[in-house]
Parts: sequence; structure tokens; C-alpha cells
Amino acid sequence: MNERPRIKDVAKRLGVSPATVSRALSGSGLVAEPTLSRILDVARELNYRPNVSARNLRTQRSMSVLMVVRDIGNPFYLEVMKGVEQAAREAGYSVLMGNTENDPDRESEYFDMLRDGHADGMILMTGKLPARLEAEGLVGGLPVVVALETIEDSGLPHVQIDNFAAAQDAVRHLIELGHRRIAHITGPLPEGMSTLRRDGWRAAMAGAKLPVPDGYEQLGDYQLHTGQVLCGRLLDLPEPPTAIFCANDESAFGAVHELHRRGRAVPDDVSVVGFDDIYLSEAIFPPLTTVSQPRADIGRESMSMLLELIAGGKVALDPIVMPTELKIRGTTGPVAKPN
Amino acid sequence: MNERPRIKDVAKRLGVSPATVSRALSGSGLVAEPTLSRILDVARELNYRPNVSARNLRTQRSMSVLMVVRDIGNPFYLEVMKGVEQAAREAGYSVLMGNTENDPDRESEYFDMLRDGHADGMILMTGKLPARLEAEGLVGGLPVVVALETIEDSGLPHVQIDNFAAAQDAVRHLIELGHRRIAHITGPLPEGMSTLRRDGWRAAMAGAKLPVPDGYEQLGDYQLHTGQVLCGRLLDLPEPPTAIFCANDESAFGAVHELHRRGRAVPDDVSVVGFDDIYLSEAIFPPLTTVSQPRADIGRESMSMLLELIAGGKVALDPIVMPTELKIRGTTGPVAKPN
DNA sequence: ATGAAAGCGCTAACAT
DNA sequence: ATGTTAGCGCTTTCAT
Repeated sequence: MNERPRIKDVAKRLGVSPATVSRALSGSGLVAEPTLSRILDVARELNYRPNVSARNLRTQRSMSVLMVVRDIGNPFYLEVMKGVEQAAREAGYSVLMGNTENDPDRESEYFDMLRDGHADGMILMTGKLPARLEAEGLVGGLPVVVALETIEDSGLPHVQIDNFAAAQDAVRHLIELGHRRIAHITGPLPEGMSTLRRDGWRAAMAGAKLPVPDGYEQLGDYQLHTGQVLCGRLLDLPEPPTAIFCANDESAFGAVHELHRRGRAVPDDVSVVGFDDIYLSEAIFPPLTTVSQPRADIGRESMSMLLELIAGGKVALDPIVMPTELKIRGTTGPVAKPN
Repeated sequence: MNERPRIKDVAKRLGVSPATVSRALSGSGLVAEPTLSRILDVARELNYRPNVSARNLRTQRSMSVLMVVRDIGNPFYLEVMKGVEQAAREAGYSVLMGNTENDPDRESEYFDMLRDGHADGMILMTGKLPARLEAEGLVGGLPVVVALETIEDSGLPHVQIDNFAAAQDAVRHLIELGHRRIAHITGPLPEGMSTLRRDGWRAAMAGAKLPVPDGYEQLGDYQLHTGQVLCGRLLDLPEPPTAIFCANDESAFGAVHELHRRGRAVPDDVSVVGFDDIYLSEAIFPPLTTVSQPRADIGRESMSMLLELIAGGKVALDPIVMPTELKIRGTTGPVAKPN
């Protein structure tokens, strides 16, 4: 088991100083030509790689960032991660994935990783701050970017979409198709994103002077199975809806599933709209009409803001709002003729 | 912007030496009681966290492992990651995600991270080694565990499933339902996993003395859209199959989609079986019959082997084979009466 | 039970 | 253009 070479091994081989090797390898442009390429050659030959712990200790930075999500099992984040990773790589950074599972301990653990030098910055997608930090007001100024979610009064930069407007648009699409009985399966309320989507639905209904009968707002939790159950409940209503707007795609999948199960045609009997345009939304049958977020762009944008922050730059505190697009696919259609 | 506290700050506050603080915080049991709790108190009060770069440099380990996959956008890996992460956390390790996108440069980059102290070990799920390393035979002995895939003659420990037997079982299930015309949409051949699944199908067919007409083996690539196209091709055959075994769930989704599109009933006209039991397999309509892998278990098992390796322990080179289960759901049924 | 001192491997300030 | 030197913050001998 041969030892990994150290910088001084490379230096000795050529009779130069470690400093020169360091300069040569860092591309500082301070090393003259005969020496430079000989160093590069030997480094390659020995397969030398600078030890990152030593470098990080010396430079006081880790060249890594943390991307913290609520549930790493949710594929939605993968696309965002791809964008983050791409921007990070271009800047020479690595990305560490953090998974909180909504556990406050883990949430604050990841903040600790900022302090202990594990990472230079963080992209936070959990929608909340550790209570401890928030209480002591020591969040402002940290190299943290909030993405997807909103954290009010945090003093942190945000990258997000306009959940309210996107939901409103989605519901308007249903209204334009002639639907008047439009129900909503919400996300976990009163959580911010869910609330905005719910309010967008309400606004669209109010804007078209459509009534919202009792039971048309079903409290969900973004989960597929819950969507299925709640859809069933909607169908059992005395006046069931002809269209259902779901707070996310998973619950929309559940709704479509329940409709199939009951032999109701989608969209001929009931239209369904989702939100997020996750992986496979296009693949179910019929393909899901849903609000598409520019996930990779959100990731990239978040990362560039974070790099800016890390570099000590000032960053706008007005949220960056990325555009959404309503993907009209197969689960929405004209309202059935009134019975 | 107050500076982060250092170990000597904690030490000074109490008039003890940094060494004592280090010992107290590491739970070495070498610090006596009056001192111990006072150190712990002050550390908490100052919110002190040891700098990881310094610690890693000194201890020569990073307490991180690398989990390298081919495509981070594939949700299949998320469940594996969950298992890896759980086992890692329990041992005090963090998990770094690596994404190669099948790019050889990136593949060897991640190996470099083993040498530069970024990570102490690696769980490799890409099914191949960087050519450079392989050529120089410097892989054996590295703290690397191969999961899901197989790398022949690598001298590395493996955690996997029996793809051949699982495929064979899945096809036998179709045969038991009375199917005789069973086609297969493969993964990317001649890649190892795809080949094993294909061979399992062939073996089941041969075992039942069933013919494999021309065109019944369609070369796919695990992608949804390809599955759709190839399913169409199968249906256009003079003697179309009554059942299709797909090398993975995505292509099965594509196949089901195409069947729907053409108005063919699933499973009444054609049965479909997938492989992997990914996220949402249960959610499509009808729910997909598929081979389920114990993904989280594979992750956990890989991680514990890796920990063993890192600790310098010897590890069996016979592959650890995890059990699979055929989940019989809604896309398979008895063969239709012959026309 | 605690302290003093060394040193992990690197980079950057300062010299030349 | 290159070498010398110091030191990042920690853990771990070794000494007491």
C-alpha cells in the first residue's frame, strides 16, 4: 500500500520548493516555463493531488456548498439539484446533499456544518430556519439562499416561483374549459407554499364569481395516497366537482388513480390539474396537465446567488421569481354537458 | 460579524489547555468531572464546533463517504441513498453524492476524491471503473464497495441482487398465467445488468419450451419513451405478444402508455411486467406488476461493508445477494382466449 | 488528570 | 521567479 504523494515529494523530485509546486499547480501564473511544465509532468506522473483538508484549513474555505431538502426521497429535488450541481461545478464547488426529514435537530445540524467549515454556503429548500438561530437573530448575513420556499423576514435572498399566480392560472384554465364546480386538494396547511396555491385557487374562483361549496377544499399533505382518498371524498359529495385542482402532482396522481378505480373517465367525467410537473407526469395515462417549474434553472440561479454571497457580494433581497408554465396535457378537457 | 470560536477560546475561558478541551469534547473519558461539565457548558454557550478541516487534517480522515451514481436524476437511487445515509449517520459519517452522467472524466474525478482526502470510501453504482485505474491495477484494496451493478475481476466487494433469477421468476409468473407469446424490451446491451435480465427471460422461455419469434427481443435503453416506441413495434408484429417483460419500470411505463394509447386493455389484452419497483410504480393505472429490489437495504448493507473496509477489516469478496420480490399488481392477468 | 509541544499538508506573506 | 517561514485549528504523543 504505497503512500499518497505529498507536495514535498513532488518538490524534492525536482529540487524545487513546495511553494513553487503549489504555485504551479494552482495556475497562479507565477512560475516560469522550464519549471512549470516539469512540475506539471511530475505531478501527473506521481498522480499527486493536494490534500483537501490541508488546503481547506489553510485557505479557510471548503469549496463545497450544502443543498438541504426536506425529503431526499422526493424526485422533485433531483432536477433542482442538477441545476445546482452544474453551476457549482463550473465554479469549482462540490455539492453536499442534506436531508432533514423535517427533523429540527437535523435542520440545525446542517447549519452547524456552515460554522464548522464543512461548507461555505447553503441552499435551503426546507422553508424554515432552526428555531434557535431564528430566536437569536443570527441568520442574516449567513451565506444562505432560500429556494422554492419562502422564509419571511429572514433577511435571506430567495429564488422561487409565484405559486399564487401559477395556481390561479391553472384554475383559470379549468374555468375557460367551462368548469364551474372546481375543487381543490391542498398541501399541508398552513405551510406557506400550500397556502399560496390554495389562495390562488380561491382567487380564481372568486374572480369568476364561482361558488366554493362546502367540502370543495380538502386538506391534503402532498401525498399520493391522501390525494386518492380525498378525491374519493370529493366524488361522494352531493354535488361532486367536475374538475379538481391538486396542490402537487403526487396528489393529482392519486386523484386520477381513484377516478380510474371508480370507472370515471379522465378528463371526460372529471378534469385534473397538478402542480410541479414531476418526473413521470407526462408518462401516466392520460398525461397530467400541470404547472411546470423551471427546476434546473431554479437550482442554477440559487447557486449563482450563493456564489455571489460567498464572494462577499451584496445580493438583492427581493425574491427572484422564476417563470412557470401551465403544461396542458391529457387530464383536462371541456366540462361534460350538465346532466 | 463575530468570529467563530476556536478551541483555544474555549480553553482560555476556563484556564485549561486546548488538549483538555479536545479530550472533553471527544468523549474520551479522560477528563475528570468538575472540569468536564464546565468545558461542555462553555462549549455549548459559545456554540463551539471543532473545525472539520483541522480535525480531518490531523486525524487523516474525513468521516465522509462518496456514493457515486450514473444519473442522479434517476429516483431509483434515492431510496438506495436513504439506506446509505441512514447507516452512515449512525456511524457518524456524511454522504457525498457523486453524479457521473457516464462521463469517464467525472468517474475518475470521484476516485481522485478518495486520494485527496475528500472521502474515506466510496459506494460505486456506475458499473465501471475508470480505465486508467483499471489498467494500472490499483483498484484492489481501495475502500470501495460496488452496489447494484457488477464489476468483474475488480477485486472489490459487491452488494447486489440476482438479476437473472429475478427476471426468470417474473417471466415464469407470466407463463403461469398462461402466456406463451412473451416479448422482452431490454435495457442497454451488452451492459451487465441488462444482459442478466435478458438472459433470465430467455431461460424462462427456454425452460417452458416456448418459442422466441423474431422481433420478440427489442433492444431498449431503460427509457420511458423508448419503451413506448418498442411496445408499438411489438404490437405491429404479425404475431404480437400477449405479454411484455420490460427490463425496468420506466420502459414498462412507456409500454403501458402505448397500450392505452392504442386502446388495448391492460392486462386483458396485454400483460406488462417491469423491474425495479420505482417510485410511482404502484400509482400508475393499473398499478405495475414488477420486481421489487430492497433498495434501502442494499444501501444500508453497502454502507456497512464500506465501514468495515474503512476500518481496515477484511470483507468477503463473494457478492452479497439481496432478495427480490415479484410484486404482482394490476398489469398482469391471465392470457386472453386465443382469437 | 492535565499541560506542553509537535505536526498533519498546505498556501501565502515576506524575503531575495 | 523562486525559496523561507509561519501558521491555519486541531489531536495526540509525551511528560508531569
